[in-house]
Amino acid sequence: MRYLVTPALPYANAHLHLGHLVEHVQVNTFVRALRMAGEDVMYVCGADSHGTPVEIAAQKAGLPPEQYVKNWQKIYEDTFKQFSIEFDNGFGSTHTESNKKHAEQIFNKLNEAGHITTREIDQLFDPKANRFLPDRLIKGQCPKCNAEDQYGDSCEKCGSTYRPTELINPVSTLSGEKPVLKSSKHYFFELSHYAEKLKKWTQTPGVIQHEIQNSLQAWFKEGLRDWDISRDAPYFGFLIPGEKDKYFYVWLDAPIGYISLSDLAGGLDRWNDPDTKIVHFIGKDITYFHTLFWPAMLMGAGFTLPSQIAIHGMLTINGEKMSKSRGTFISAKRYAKHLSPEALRYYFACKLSNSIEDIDLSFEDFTARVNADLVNKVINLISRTVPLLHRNYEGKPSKLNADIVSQVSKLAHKIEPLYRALDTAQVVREVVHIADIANKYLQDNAPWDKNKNTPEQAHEQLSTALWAGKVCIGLLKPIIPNIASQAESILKLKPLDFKNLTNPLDTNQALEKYQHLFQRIDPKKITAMLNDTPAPQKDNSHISINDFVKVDLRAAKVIEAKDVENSNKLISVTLDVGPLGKRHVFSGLKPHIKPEELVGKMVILVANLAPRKMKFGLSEGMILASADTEDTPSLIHASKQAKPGDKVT
RNA sequence: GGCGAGGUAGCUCAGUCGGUUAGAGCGAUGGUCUCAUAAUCCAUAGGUCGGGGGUUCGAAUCCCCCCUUCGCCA
Repeated sequence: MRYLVTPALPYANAHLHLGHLVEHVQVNTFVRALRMAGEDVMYVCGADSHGTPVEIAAQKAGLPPEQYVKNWQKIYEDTFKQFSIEFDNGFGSTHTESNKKHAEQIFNKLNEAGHITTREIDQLFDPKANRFLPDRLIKGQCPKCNAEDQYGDSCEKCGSTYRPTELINPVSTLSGEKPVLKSSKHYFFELSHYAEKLKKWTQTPGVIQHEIQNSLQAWFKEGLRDWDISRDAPYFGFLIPGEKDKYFYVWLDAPIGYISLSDLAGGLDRWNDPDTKIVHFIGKDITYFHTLFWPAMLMGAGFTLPSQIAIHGMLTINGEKMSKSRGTFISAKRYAKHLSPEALRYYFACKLSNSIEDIDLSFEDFTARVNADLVNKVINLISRTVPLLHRNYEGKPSKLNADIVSQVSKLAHKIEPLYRALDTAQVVREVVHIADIANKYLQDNAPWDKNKNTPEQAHEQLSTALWAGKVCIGLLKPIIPNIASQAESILKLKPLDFKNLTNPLDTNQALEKYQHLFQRIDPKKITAMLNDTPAPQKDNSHISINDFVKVDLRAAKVIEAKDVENSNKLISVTLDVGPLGKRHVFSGLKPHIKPEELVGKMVILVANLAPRKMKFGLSEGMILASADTEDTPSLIHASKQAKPGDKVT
């Protein structure tokens, strides 16, 4: 059995963030585990490079789109490397000749078989920018609740969905012009032709998770609609064969990237081989594309269908949805600047299983899991035995305790199937359990106690515990490859795999001197990372009076102010806001003012700022200060005549 | 609004085709060891299993309603 494994292709217009890494850690761990089990695995990924957002972002950046996406491709490749993630044939792109060729071939096949139709449709068009507008580039009033400033597809206020043509007073966000309706020929893929086949395929056991099967039922029930696969120029993508100004919709050629990337890596044959398992990993947000459109395209073009679509949940941070506007958006680069990539791999592995449930990165839990389990238990087995072996036994291990070896080996054999089933949460639990057994064994026997043991007994005890540590590290190797390779060199081992990892230690060879395999996570570094946010981009264009009055500024009196421990910026402040009651906020004034000096002061509060959950608690507003740089805030006082709760206008 | 998934100790989670006093790890508290990155090991405390109603001899587990979180609605 051979494998072809892919993560989803990240869209080339922004930095990778921790949410991307959840998926990539899951896939990379899976691939490493399969390879440790001796499987033949091809592993490809690249940038999803086409579409309107890329085209417009490139324009803004003043670059040709080809160059713009190349830049991202390089950044992504470097970022992934920091997390020990490398793909066969490097990190690619969907903007390649190969992908163009495959996209055209697949399109032609579908077309020849009568699955493609064309018809005229009306769409909103920006006459000034001279282009059709995707939903997200149109704003206007919600047709249901009349909320202002809503996107063309759905309303953030009332949650209703609609067509962009239903918006009241629509405006193009590109030019500010009022869009007009314009008709144009579009290509459609008649998905309904594949309804029965898709239904059968999605219900094949093991292909997709049970929960997703349920929600797909609704789609089938409603009937599958045609899929609009063309976009009019200007567009960054591939021209449709026989057209001069119509392009493939980015979602058509993006998954075809899976094929072209494997082709470029020398693995095209894996798409036509019943003995290859194709496994796609995706987030649940793009389920539709991967469970309906994509397999239908493959069916039409005669390729092997995926054996499995492994769908994972979304990442939340400290219980909150990640979002740029709320500041909980942490890029992979920023994380790696402050904290260990290996620690994140370990933590995500702790939380991931073959489930579509969202996973939460709680920094408190993150610190606890990494320090308490990985360092204090697993790595501890190496660090508490190697130095003693050097001190008393010339660094050479002895024979092992048969009882422990059999206990541990039995548990160790459970691990490989758990990796195959994507249940790394269970892997970690089992491995930590092995470490518990070995630590207890050492503690009970106390090989350092000369009254309790003969030198031979102590030697065996130390060697057995070290061996168990080696087994643990070996079992975790797909998750923490760098720690594992350091351990391999200290113990002078050949690369560990699932077959050799329970082998006894070489009793004739002295170990290297022990050196720390990993540093504990210092909570201060987490704080430093969280504070290391780039100043929000100030937009210097004019705002309207309507924008300004949205900000509810109030005079407020400081009732209480306290230092926040472990923070070099924050003061915890309780305010009296008159009719609005009491408010609690964290304010970054520490470098400027002492908490006791704040008490009694009248300050200006942004009262309707969305409450923000911080590491230290909930902050319900913002106190205004002026500053020339971020580090020297100066408090703005309300006048003495002001009463708490007074509006600032 | 419709559909889907979730809400179990301070934290992260396991457990449910209904069945004895609901489990684990972390954290907390007390103790212990001293080989180890103040790590290990032992003990103790801690839950009306989101709320309400129902079915049942018996419900965290089944049914209904509600609250709440997340996702999808092409």
